[in-house]
Amino acid sequence: MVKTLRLNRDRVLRAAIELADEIGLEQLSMRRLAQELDVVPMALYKHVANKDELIDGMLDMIVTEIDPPGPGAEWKPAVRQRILSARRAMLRHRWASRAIEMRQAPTPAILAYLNSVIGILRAGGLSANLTHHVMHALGSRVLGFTQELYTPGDAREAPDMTPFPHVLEIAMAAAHENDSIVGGGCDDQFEFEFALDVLLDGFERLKDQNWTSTPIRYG
Amino acid sequence: MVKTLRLNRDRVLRAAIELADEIGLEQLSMRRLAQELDVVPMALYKHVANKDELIDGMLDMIVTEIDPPGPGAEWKPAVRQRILSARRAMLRHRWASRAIEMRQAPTPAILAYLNSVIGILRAGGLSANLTHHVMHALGSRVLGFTQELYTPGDAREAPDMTPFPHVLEIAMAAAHENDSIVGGGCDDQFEFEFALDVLLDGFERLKDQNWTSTPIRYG
DNA sequence: ACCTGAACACCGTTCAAGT
DNA sequence: ACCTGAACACCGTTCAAGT
Repeated sequence: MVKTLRLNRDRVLRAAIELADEIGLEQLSMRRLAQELDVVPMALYKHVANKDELIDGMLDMIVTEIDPPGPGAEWKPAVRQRILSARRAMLRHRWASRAIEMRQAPTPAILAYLNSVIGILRAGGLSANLTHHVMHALGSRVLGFTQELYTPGDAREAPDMTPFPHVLEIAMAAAHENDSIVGGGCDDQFEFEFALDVLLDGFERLKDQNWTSTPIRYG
Repeated sequence: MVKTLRLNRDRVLRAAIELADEIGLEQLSMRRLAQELDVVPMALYKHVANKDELIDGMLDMIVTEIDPPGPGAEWKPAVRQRILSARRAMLRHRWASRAIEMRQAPTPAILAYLNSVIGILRAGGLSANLTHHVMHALGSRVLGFTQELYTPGDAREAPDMTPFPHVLEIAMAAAHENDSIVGGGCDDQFEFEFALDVLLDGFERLKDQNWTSTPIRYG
């Protein structure tokens, strides 16, 4: 590999994303990235302050991939569509959700995305109060991912499940349901949309009954 | 500190939990833990296979702190109570949720806990099919935590929010609501229970209408 | 202005050796 | 059986120096 181009922030971030796509976030190190760019580790520090700031920059690029909101639709399909688009971006870069989990403050691009989702909800008639709780309830799901407790596809050496018959039965229910899917695992996309729709339907119901957490005080 | 006791797995795990409670999971290293136990780093490897297995052991201890299920109640309050008890355990050890996020497979104690929650749902009349989707929809929330996108209390140097007016409005809604809370932050416990109840109510509705994801085929 | 080289203060984990 | 010491192959980041 010939060092043709001068280093710059954009080239560093793109190379970092590509590398993370390949080897995963855990394996991504400043030294490995420098090696990939055919440069000494310290050269990177001219363009990113440190590793945390590198990851922030990578995330900002990924989040910018999320489709812009479509033309005027109802709030529920509009939010649904944006979240499913965010999910597609996260699936293109499997390390991104873990990176977001690691960060403590949202990056500017994430703030812009959240701002737009909140805007859709408010324009759809949800009160500021309800919207606030709705955003908390969505949590990371608003960015298209959730924390799964078990990764069912990866049953390399499944532990003995006989002490946990209920878990086994539930796993069986999934396997039976998805004969079509190789390996009989869960349909993650279905599970994601299932939970999302339970939440969105719940929010709609609360909106329709003018739910609020601030009690109205008389007198 | 005098080395009075022989090392054993239990003592290693307890010291590791105590240390993580103090300095956080990020700062916990095999070397630091060894130092705390007044022992050379390699001595630990006689009692835990490696760092991952150490963290698994720590998690198993925390999860065992979760209250056992109370006597025969309706499935909804019973599940709710277990999840809120799990949440209390997680709040006692703030590093635990991050540790669970890092693991790829559930520990035995987590499996046992999940098994018991699934058992409550099944005994309450939810089908295996619905219960499967319900468990996915709960995700990490079943263990009492969720991935928040912003940590609102920690506004040490808040970025300029004028480009994100909707985010600002929502944050204001929270601040206005919680005059009582110092700093005007969100009431995390309220947010957690809000989302949990939206989900549980949604699940109950699906149960009552005999919802299933497997289409019934005629003929 | 941008890149380099050496060094610092750490990691997790191996191996062979001690008691 | 349990603990030790030295070493290996890594980290992120500093600093002073090069061009």
